[in-house]
Amino acid sequence: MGPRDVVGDEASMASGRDRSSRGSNKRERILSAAVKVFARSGFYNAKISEIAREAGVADGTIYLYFDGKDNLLISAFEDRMKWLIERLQGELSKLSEGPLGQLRECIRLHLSVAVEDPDLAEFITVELRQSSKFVKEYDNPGFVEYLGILRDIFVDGQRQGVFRADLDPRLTIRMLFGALDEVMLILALSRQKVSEAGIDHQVDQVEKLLIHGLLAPEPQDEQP
Amino acid sequence: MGPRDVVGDEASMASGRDRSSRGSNKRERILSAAVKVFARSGFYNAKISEIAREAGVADGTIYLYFDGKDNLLISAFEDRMKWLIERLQGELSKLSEGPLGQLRECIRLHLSVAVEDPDLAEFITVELRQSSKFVKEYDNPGFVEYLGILRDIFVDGQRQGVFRADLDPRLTIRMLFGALDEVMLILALSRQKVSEAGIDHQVDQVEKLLIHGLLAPEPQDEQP
DNA sequence: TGCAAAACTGAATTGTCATTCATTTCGGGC
DNA sequence: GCCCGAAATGAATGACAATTCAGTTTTGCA
Repeated sequence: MGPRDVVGDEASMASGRDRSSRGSNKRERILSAAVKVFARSGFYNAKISEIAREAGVADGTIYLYFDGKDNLLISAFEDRMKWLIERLQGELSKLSEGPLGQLRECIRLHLSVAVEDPDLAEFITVELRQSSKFVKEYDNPGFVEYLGILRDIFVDGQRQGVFRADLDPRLTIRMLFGALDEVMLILALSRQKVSEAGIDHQVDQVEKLLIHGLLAPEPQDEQP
Repeated sequence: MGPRDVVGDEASMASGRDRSSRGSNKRERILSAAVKVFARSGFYNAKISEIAREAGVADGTIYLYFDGKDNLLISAFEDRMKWLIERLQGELSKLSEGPLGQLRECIRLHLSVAVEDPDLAEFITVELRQSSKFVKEYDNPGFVEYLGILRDIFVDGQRQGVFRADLDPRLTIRMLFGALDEVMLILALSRQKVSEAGIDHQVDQVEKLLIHGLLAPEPQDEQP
């Protein structure tokens, strides 16, 4: 085990603040630092030396684990998306409800990231749009997979007649994601301690809008 | 020739200095070039010299009109938002319909930007998220005003009982914007010639989702 | 304990632009 | 035609930060 040996066995030194660098959890330490610094400064203003300091390693060490700044960004993004996807799938699997309940769970999980880990939320939200790195030249498998999960739930719901059949799944999912992403950004930026109650409110609002729509429920007859 | 119609053939005058453009439209030429280049490369990868070439001026000239690269970005953004807001208000003013119709118009206009001027759409969408420049340190008056217009329409609709009263205007508008923004990005990036028919479809889909929600209409009685 | 290899370090190197400013060109008043 | 201030130019400057690598420390092993 060592630098560049790919695939670390994280989890060993869980959360202990071990001063010695021996734990060989360096890769993960660097990734964490990168998420934090990229979130704070944005990709282009983030300095490798700052990430190094945050991770408690020398500048050069980062290059033993990653190919360069670009590669570090992509690695961090993919790593975190992988974690998010696994968590989402875990939650979904212990859910007996239909598509509607699953969609609700997606909304809840997505937003809860903003509260549990604002750095991560901000990182995902902001870096995803850095066109040159993400939207254009780079495929973004993690992001595509995440959208795929949402898409499958929606299509499933359409088959079961729960969701409107006249909505294009691709477009619908992007709108859904766009709305979620925006709310997540707001939550993450206003780093007030949003309690669980607080987030319940946001989840509720998102559900109301996306599932039931903007229109007021008709009460039989019209009102002026 | 309005700002919107720029068809720069100035690229061809590399050696022969054409001063016939004395008309002092340099400022606008630079802004157009900036939008184009920022959209193509993103703020940090855009080179001043590239913007200068695109505008048909020397590098130094840009500094006669703008305070620096940052200021150029902000000027371009504000200028275009101003244009967008004026156009939106113009369209809304010649509309006799209520809040629902107004909201529809907002959706239509927002998305049509992606078709009419993909550079502008991409510029707005991508640069808006460049955290350090926009989301954090800079107030972004144009963007705030744009959201304000949407908000007013929504609140108005709530008062009239057209829109759900249990939705928080601020959050709702952000979700609406997030969804629109995402669709605009998709349209702008896939620069296929999306005909007017094409965009009608997208507008229709956005309306269906945001106004009526995801749920399939109850079998009993409901109208489209 | 001693030794070779692996891991790590951080100062020096290097390339990249944003910005400046000495020089040139312009336009119009005489 | 000639002159002057304003406008424009673009090569030179300088700052900055990613990356490298020669030297140092640690590790694993006999």
